[in-house]
Amino acid sequence: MKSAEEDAYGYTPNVSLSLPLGSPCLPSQYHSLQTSPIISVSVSEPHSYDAQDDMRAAGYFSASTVRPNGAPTLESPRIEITAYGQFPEDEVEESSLPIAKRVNSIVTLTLPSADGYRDPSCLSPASSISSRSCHSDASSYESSFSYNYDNSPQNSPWQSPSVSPKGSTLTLPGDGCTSAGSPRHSPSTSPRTSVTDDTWLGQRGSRPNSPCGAKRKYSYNGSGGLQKHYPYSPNHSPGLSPQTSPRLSVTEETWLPNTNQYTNSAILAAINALTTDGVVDLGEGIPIKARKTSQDNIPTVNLKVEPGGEELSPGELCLDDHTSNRLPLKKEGYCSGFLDVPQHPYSWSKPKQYVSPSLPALDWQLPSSSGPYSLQIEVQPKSHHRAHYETEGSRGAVKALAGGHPVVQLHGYMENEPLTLQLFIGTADDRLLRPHAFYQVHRITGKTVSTPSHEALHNNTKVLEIPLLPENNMRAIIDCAGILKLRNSDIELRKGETDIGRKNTRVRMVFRVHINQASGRTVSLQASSNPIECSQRSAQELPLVDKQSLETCPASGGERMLLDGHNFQHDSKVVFVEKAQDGHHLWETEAKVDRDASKTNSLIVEIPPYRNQRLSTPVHVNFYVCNGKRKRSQYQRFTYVPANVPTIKTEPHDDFDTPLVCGQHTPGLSLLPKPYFPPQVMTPIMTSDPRPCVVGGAYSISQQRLAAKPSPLPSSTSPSASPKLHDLSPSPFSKCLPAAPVVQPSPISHVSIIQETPGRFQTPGLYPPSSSSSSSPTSQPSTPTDAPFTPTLSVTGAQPVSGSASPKVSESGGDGLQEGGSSPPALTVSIKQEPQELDQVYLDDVNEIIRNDLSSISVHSHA
DNA sequence: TACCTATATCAGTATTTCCCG
DNA sequence: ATCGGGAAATACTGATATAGG
Repeated sequence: MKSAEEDAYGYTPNVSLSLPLGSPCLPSQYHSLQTSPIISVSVSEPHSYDAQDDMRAAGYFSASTVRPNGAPTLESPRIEITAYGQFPEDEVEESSLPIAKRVNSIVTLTLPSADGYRDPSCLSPASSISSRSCHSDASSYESSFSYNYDNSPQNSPWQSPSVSPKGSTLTLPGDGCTSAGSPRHSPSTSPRTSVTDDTWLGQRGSRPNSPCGAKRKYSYNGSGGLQKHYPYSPNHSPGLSPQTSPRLSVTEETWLPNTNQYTNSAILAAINALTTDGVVDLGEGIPIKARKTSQDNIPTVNLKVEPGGEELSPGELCLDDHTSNRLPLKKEGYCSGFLDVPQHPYSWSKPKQYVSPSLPALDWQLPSSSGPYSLQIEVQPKSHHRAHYETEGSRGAVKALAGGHPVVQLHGYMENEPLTLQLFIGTADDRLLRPHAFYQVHRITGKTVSTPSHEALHNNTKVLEIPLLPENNMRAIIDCAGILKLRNSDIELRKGETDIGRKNTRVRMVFRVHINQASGRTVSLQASSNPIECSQRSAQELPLVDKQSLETCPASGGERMLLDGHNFQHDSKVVFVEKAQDGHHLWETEAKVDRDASKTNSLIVEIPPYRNQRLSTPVHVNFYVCNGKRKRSQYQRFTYVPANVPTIKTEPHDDFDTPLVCGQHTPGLSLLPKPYFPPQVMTPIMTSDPRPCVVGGAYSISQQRLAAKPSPLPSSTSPSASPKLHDLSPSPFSKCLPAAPVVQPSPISHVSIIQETPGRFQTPGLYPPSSSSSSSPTSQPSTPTDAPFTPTLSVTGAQPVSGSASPKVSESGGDGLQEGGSSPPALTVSIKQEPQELDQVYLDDVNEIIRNDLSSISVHSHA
């Protein structure tokens, strides 16, 4: 094994190995082999392997890389598996593989360009069609490699109309999963996890009978596996050029083979899996039980061709026809869940869109306004909308509170060119807004729908595209968007997925528009709705706070705060709590509620006095509305300030909350947002690295911000400094948008730092989820920040990769936190210290990248 | 016997699927 | 057929009990 690894790492072209009986590594047709097949694995390694990676990382994929027919390019590394054995014909399920090929016994696992391998969908054999194809990690960390399609949702050459869903039938991610994933299973030690299973998993549509296994145990990326795979970290790739992707900070996500970044290392890991025993079963992310049971059912989703041409991200083109052909036809459904776009009843003449080849990834934080433009949600959606499962019928479109539907309007746009409004379902937790892993937008059609829409896949996140027409005053009624719930098990089983679905039931509707300007730049705006509770139960029982009229109050308390929300009851209680770093309650008190003035959707609360009346610095606490045992609202944040401090939000101390509190962009809100910041969740925010964004000098602003940042600990009792959480920060990719020479002054000019909360990026093996993020099963459920999404930076399209500041830039204050957090941090940009678990080589690489990044920060604009 | 760890059990919840109007 | 509401079935969590070293 070892030698195999080494060989692989050294790009040894060929690896031969024997597989035990019933090798799980082969497609279904091999599933029942009774004799030990010999699998010859040959890796065709492109010469410029690293260069390729670099290019990918930099988002420089060119159209030339695209294989219109989905066929792999010659550059694609390949794994050829030659099995010597019989193929029980009855096992060859509906394989469309040409007979010749089956007889050949040669399985050519064409490793797609890194994108294909990175494509999460290729990594989530356990995912249902929708789940995987719905992979919402359309994030920068992911896109650090898969930048291109990430950012070019509509104009990317990847998404040529020629690449229709139908056309991609043979090149679905699911297929990719199959082929790519197959080798990951140790043939010798995981007899039960046959490739067939994996294959099927990727195609199945029904839940695993019992996804328990590793589920929620966060063992998918088990430490064992981690260590084992470190050697394959891309970071070790000599050719990895830091400059090519400033955002390509090396994080677990980046270099763990279990993650979405299928680079050469992933390929090697796959080979390794073939040659290694089950200890490092790369398929470990999939509970055996789940794998076994996943064969059942199949999604009934069919691929349909969207008139306008469906868009597929490169990741979805990850497989060659051969591979897909070998797979059972049913796998089609694997991704079809997202390709299932009914014939559009409307004539979808897609408005001429931004021409930028690089649009911001879906997890990038964008402002709602820039210059004259302002994207506003005129009518907010209801705070509750029961999402439907794939197994259910649609539950209709998201409604507005007062009836009707949400309305979005772009202000300040005077051109005659129609634009496209994008809509996707984003998260509503405390972390940066990003596509929600467990929910997808669902296109509603029917006679009740007046707004035409068009579904597209952007890096596996469903995006609804709605025309914004000048004749409609650039206003759109969103009556065509429902919300689809994906099974937690499907999503959680995905490689690289660190979020959990349990109690993670809040979402936001995220709207985006990209405005091309004469200068060639593209202005991207984003507005996100108030949080929407999508579960059934919660919607009916749990109190929900939408807004709070006060965010701060002197320690003496006594002020009255108006809470707007839902499910308030006559006996609802409002409890203020303060927790210590370890989560212990330091203080808890019930606030007085003005019962008479309270209604089911509003509560008048008298702020209770803080336990310590002599505050010297603001203290962040939380409060929640409680309707009884287990019926609590999410934590809301509240800050007690020294008596002489005005009860307004003070910038410096709120730095920790920057990601979501830095601005109020939801029009029409008279009340302050009500961010949820349970202690456990606040911490990662506070301790995560602020990533300066290079947007019109944002970096310098960031610096200033850093410099201005006071002690991260508002008070010694702040619940936010959790050493345990701090080491989560090796992650972040800078999700900044590319720099542009000219950036329209954003209303939130001060918001330039993107603070990434690491939970999503963390590696369970390294950072126990229990202490890491809101995703933690032990942490407050999802703890969404209800604050309407606050764009964090102004965007002007450009080459996304180039300008980002180093994601690894950290303020030493973070470390200070880690060490106790009481002393004011040295406000300098420093190389973040990584956990000891990381090997030195890795750290060296990271540091090198950081240095390069810092020195190469510049402003870019695309032609 | 005290302590620690692993495992089993159970009540309470959350999720997912089904049914029905 | 689509929407929505309700609820049963199932899965999961966390606390506690028990057994074994």
